[in-house]
Amino acid sequence: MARTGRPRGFDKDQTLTRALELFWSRGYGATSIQDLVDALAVERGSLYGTFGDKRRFYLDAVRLYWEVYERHLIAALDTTPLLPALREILTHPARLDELISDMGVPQGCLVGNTTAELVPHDSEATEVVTRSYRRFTDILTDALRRAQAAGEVTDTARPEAQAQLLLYVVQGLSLVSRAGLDRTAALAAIDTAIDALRA
Amino acid sequence: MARTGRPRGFDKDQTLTRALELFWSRGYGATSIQDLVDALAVERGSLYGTFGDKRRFYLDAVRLYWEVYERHLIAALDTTPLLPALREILTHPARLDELISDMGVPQGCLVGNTTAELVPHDSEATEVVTRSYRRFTDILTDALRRAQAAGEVTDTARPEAQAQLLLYVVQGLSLVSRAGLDRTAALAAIDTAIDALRA
DNA sequence: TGACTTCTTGAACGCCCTGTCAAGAAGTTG
DNA sequence: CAACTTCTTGACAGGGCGTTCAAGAAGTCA
Repeated sequence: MARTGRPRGFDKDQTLTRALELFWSRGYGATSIQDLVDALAVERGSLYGTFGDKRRFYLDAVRLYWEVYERHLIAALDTTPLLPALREILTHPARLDELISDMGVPQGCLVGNTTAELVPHDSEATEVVTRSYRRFTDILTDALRRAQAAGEVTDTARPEAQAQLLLYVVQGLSLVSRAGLDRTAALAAIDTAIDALRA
Repeated sequence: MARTGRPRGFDKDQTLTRALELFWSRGYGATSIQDLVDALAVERGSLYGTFGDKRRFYLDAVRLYWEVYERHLIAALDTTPLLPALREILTHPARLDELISDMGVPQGCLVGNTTAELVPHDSEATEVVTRSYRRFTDILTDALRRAQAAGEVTDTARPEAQAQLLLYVVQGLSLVSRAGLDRTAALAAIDTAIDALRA
């Protein structure tokens, strides 16, 4: 059953990606529909017809953000040894180079930003955020468990606890980075965290 | 020169504190002046006359939040040994029991929330946030340096790096807590962080 | 070609938001 | 008591917001 009717005049995925960039840099509340219309070169009606209302649009962008991030996370962790990969993950908070080209100032993590702005009073946002955090710790727990078994990572703590701590570090780093990044201090802190994991 | 004219019909500090609670739970954008009027039982004109516009009101609340937090931080760290105090600080993110009575769900750290919502596009907010982070790391660096000298904390990393990492952990924990706190997992992560500091 | 479906356009709607202001109330000072 | 100052009240203005909608444009299908 082929689709009939006038075809869409813009690329849906690409538009969502650009909206994501805008939401990422300005946040949900500070990004108006008019801002999106101007930046995306798509009229209001088309945006509403394609993406629904603003909240749904935003949450779709967050979900896309997390999907891309998770893909990179899994790919990065699928290496041995683990610690250099972990350092890479911590060093580039929310690195989405493929998706977001030519990003300037660090914007933090969109999931973390959503947590601060929409959680807990928006239940759907809370669900998206909670699931993302859970996925992060699950993925890291697996990787840390393997690395502990291989003798690379210390087993003085359970991998679950190490993963949870790494979630805090990544989110804290992403957040604080928004206020201006002192790269030297940040790198020293990251290396301290990584060294603490070494067996 | 005594003040003349009709005296204010409400307590300024107390009103700012209650506004702080509201801003803390709902964020800047989602808290309207009308919300404040309803919750504070102070009319719009009086709020504007006393606190200036909404942004100034909010930033004053953030400054108050930080002042109270910093006082508690310094008091908590002025003990030996340091690590139990650090655990206390991490365990109760943004503990302001004196100021905020009967708080329910964790709201995160107001400075962190401000970072996500107003930084970097609001320069005054950026300044407040940056100064707060700087104060935090300075205070912790001093404490860690003393504890290293006393042989309590490991000197395998510089105290500046340890302090920066603790800032990330506190902010990450505060943020993630907004989305629902698993106390067991959080405590395990905190203990992992504290153990890593032990000499 | 003509019927049908979908997308585009941009004007318009209604709401709520921040911020203002004039009139009255409640104090202090001489 | 009279003059003065400050605070309170609540209506009001102006703007921007999210959202809708009718008319037209651009395709597909028979």
